Amino acid sequence: MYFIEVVLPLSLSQTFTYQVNEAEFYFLKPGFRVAVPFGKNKIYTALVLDVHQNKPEKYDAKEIHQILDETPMVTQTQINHWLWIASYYMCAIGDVYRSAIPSALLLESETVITQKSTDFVLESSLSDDEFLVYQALQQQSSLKIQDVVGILNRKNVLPVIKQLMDKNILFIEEEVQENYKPKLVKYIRLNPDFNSSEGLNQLLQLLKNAQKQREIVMSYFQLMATEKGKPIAVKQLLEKSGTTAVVKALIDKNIFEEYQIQHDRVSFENDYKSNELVLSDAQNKALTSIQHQFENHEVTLLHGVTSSGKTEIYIKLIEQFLLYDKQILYLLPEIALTTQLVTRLTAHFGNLVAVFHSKYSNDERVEVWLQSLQKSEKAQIIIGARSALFLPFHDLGLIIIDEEHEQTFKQSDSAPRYHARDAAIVLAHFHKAKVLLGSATPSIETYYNTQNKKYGIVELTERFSKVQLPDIELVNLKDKYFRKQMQGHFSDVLIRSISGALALGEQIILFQNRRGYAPLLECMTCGHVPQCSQCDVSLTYHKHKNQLRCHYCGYSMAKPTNCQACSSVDLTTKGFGTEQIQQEVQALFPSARVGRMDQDTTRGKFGFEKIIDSFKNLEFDILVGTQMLAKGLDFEKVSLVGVMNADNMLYHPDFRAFERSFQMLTQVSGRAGRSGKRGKVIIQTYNPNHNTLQQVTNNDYFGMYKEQLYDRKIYFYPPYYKLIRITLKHKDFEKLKEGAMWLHQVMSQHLNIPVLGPEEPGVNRIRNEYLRVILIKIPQSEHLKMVKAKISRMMSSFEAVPSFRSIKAIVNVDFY
DNA sequence: AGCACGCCGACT
DNA sequence: GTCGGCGTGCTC
Repeated sequence: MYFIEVVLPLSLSQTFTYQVNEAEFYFLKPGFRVAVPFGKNKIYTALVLDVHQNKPEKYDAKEIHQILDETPMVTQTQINHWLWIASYYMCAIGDVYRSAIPSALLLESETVITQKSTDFVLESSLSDDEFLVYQALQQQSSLKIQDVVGILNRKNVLPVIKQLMDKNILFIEEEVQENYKPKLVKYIRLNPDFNSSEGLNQLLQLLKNAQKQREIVMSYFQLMATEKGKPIAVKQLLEKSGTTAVVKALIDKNIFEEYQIQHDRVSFENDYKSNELVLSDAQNKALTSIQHQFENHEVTLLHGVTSSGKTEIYIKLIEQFLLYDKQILYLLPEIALTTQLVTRLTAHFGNLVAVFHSKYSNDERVEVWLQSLQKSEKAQIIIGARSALFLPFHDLGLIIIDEEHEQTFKQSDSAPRYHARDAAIVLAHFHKAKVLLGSATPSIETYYNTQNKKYGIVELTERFSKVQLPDIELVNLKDKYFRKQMQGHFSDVLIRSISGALALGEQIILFQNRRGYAPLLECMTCGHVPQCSQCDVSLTYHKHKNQLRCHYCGYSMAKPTNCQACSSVDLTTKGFGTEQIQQEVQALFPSARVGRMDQDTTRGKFGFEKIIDSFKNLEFDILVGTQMLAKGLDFEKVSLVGVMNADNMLYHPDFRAFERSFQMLTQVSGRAGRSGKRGKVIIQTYNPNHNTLQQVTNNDYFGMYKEQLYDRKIYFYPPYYKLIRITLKHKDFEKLKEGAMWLHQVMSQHLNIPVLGPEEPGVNRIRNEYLRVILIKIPQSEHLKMVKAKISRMMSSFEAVPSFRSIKAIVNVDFY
């Protein structure tokens, strides 16, 4: 008896056992994909984790459907890493598998309905619905379930199909199809018969009366000459002359032969000139220190001020790892940043660079996967967002994590809720690879690890080409309003600086961390504020679309003309967002070209790039935007950055609010002043004496770090405590409350550590579901694995209580 | 995740 | 009386 242990691409924690025959047993290894029947009539793509001979006791194992690979599609290291993620982040291994592997490699079956070759069907014995399906089958040989849904115009069609099967009229089968299709490009070559000079004469004779065909043949010869014997694509030929029809005629006449070559969907045909990159003294020193740190640290932090030229250092480091034939992974926090980086890296490394992220099409992702698996040199350097972490690496030597502090590295919305930085460090450990973290504003946790010598650290305090750090000025809004020196949301200082910059033809960035026109609409008569009907939030006013919108569930409605509560027409807005700033600045500077960058304007595949590019190409003078602006973008001509209001981030209810504010303000400020001239930053605030703002102004990272670390210690936060957040959701408020109380009580009794809550979060209802939050704080002295095991057990007993079973529970480890 | 089973409301 | 809603449980 031979068995395999597999994981399914479903949110299930268990593995499943299937039976295989002897030949399959000796052929299969961990990492193979197999199609297996699961449940009533579905076929899934499972992944082999183990091959064994232990017969399951409680059930009969099903047999597999078929083996899908000739060699493993997933490496053992990947499997180990995925298992670590599942256990550390407390999610199902199925969740990890499903999100790690490109979906095009996950075949799923589809039910196909076919008519049985019965000689005679008594049509009068059929119901109306049955007859419709029967009739449709006379027209086409097979139907999909979805087709039947269309024919009968109702959702549940299975009973009808079942009836027809019972009446012996049709049968169903499961069809599995390969999703990934290699890209084939049509090429053309001359029939070898005509290759001799004699043949050539013959050819010209043949085409004496075919003007168009002769033209194409001539173009073909021209191409042959310019391409120096490289294959000629049909497309290439058509660009020069002719139409598909004429080419086809030549193929039919056996003058041309058509053939196909498999192409890579993604290739960077940059003519790269491997020009020697010259580092500044400071950069060179940093590079040497990094290498030195790597001698006795697996992880090293490169703490370099904004625009200190970290990328050049990364490139030099990559060069050195390439010498040893090592693979390099370069993680970025934001997909939109890849375009910029790819251009820079391909300029140096040419075709050794591959890109991988979730905006890539399914087929493109499969190609990068296969290239990495097959150790193709095209995947020697991989740039990607956090999901690139799951690729099949071999000889991984270095992982670079740029903008290490960015919270986008943490996946929060769906399982696996992993932090790419932390998971990358574990991956590097599996590969015995080195990790370089880069940031101008490292996260407190990372910096703490450098201070306790767990990580190495290299400081780079000098900006590239010795440009000074920007001059940061705090403007007291309270004072400015009191003195009536405000126009809208702009202080006189900011207005003067904008005029000055505009006069010099320089660019300006205005930062406001809130999109829309105003966060709420209020009735001046009764104080009513329109709320989302599904969520516990007020609706944001978007002026250009004249809409009220919910930023949590996406619900939108036309802006009412009078109050829904008292019918008064006296409505006013409270607070302000990017849209309003854009409008105000446009009114203040009518001749300036103003652009806006936020979630509303960057939708679509290249929305972000488009805005960035047009700003870079000086198509705008002023760019108004949200925190997207803070993410490592280089603009040459920006000399002024204005922060409209620093207070709303500062007072965010989150233990990281001050750290985040410092990071965001420092990063945004860093956009100012690049080419030779010192930049200027103006931060408008009601709290100019706030410690964090002072630290930003004085570029005092260490001061911020020390202050925050102290707070973290006395209030039990990371890095001293590990946090696990459990969010409970249910549409019944009372049931949720009861369940949350129960779980909290059990947890605080059985875990001898702080368990906070159950608390109503700031927004306590989203999409008609109420929310409660329990927070577990695990001190360093506790054994993390044991605590997690206990939590898992308690979660199971929670789900075992019948009345709580419908409460959804989301466990988020290191949710920050 | 799907899919079946099973128990209650609005229709032929 | 049935159709069909979704709560619940299971899948090797």
